[in-house]
Amino acid sequence: MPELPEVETVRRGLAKRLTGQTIVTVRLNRPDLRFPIPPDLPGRLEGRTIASIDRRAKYLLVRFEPKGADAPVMIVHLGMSGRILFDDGGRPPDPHDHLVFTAGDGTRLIYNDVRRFGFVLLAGESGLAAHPRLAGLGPEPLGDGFDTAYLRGRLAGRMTPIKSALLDQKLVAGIGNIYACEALFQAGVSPSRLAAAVTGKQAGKLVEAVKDVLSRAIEAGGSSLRDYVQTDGELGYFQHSWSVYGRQGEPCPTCPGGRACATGVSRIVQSGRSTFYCHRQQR
DNA sequence: CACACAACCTGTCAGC
DNA sequence: TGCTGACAGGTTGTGT
Repeated sequence: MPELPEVETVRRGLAKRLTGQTIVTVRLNRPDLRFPIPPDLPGRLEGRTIASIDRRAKYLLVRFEPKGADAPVMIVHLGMSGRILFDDGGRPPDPHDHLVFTAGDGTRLIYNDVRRFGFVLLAGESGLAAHPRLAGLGPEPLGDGFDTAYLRGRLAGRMTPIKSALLDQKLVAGIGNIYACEALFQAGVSPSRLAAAVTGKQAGKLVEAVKDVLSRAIEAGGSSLRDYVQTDGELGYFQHSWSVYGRQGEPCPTCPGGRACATGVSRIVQSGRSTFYCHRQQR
């Protein structure tokens, strides 16, 4: 599920219910995720009270009381298939429930990840910015640091397709495959255009489209693939707003007459990942 | 340094 | 029904 809008949706659900809660017990069922869960994680978090739950790019950052330079920060990444779920009792055992927290009010919080591309790590507050997973991340796409001048500067000289550049987390952090496709469509920019060949006008449209698509997706509670549900059990519904992603062969939503493109939405593979676009409206 | 691609792991679906 | 191959929201490591 997880690009920036999905992670932000999860963050909001967690923050609402867990801020101020104390972690009573932590059960580590399976540590071998993308990176191993630190064996001392339960011991370091049990008895701690959650101060805040924040987000950086696609990472969740769970902070604890008392705040300070040596306070622990739990870094959570959901990979491709990670979920965070509340269990108020009655959840049947699942082999993919890798980490289970029990809060002071009895709430159980479960980190579930079928493919185990995600990970859960611990850092210290003072070393967070330099942490290997976070250092080098580009600006937040919804922040002021991501503007036309910045994007133009970073695209200059790059001989990779603009689609691949948007997925580069060092350039801008949080865009994934779905929202890269959607933003390029909304901006009218071909995913195959070389980054260096993106005009200033197009860069401006791209910045605007990225911010707009991500903002609308967050408002919709993210996109739900398969049976994915948010922490509160609700389904995100932005997948119904996709213009091109997953719509190979369907008519473009905004081509005049619906079927103006003979082929409809096209699918190509770039850097090993599917790209969906309209060859008529994206140049 | 920049770029393309394989690898990581499990599940699902289409086609035969 | 069972098998095979393609594909899936991401990131990292390797090779050119």
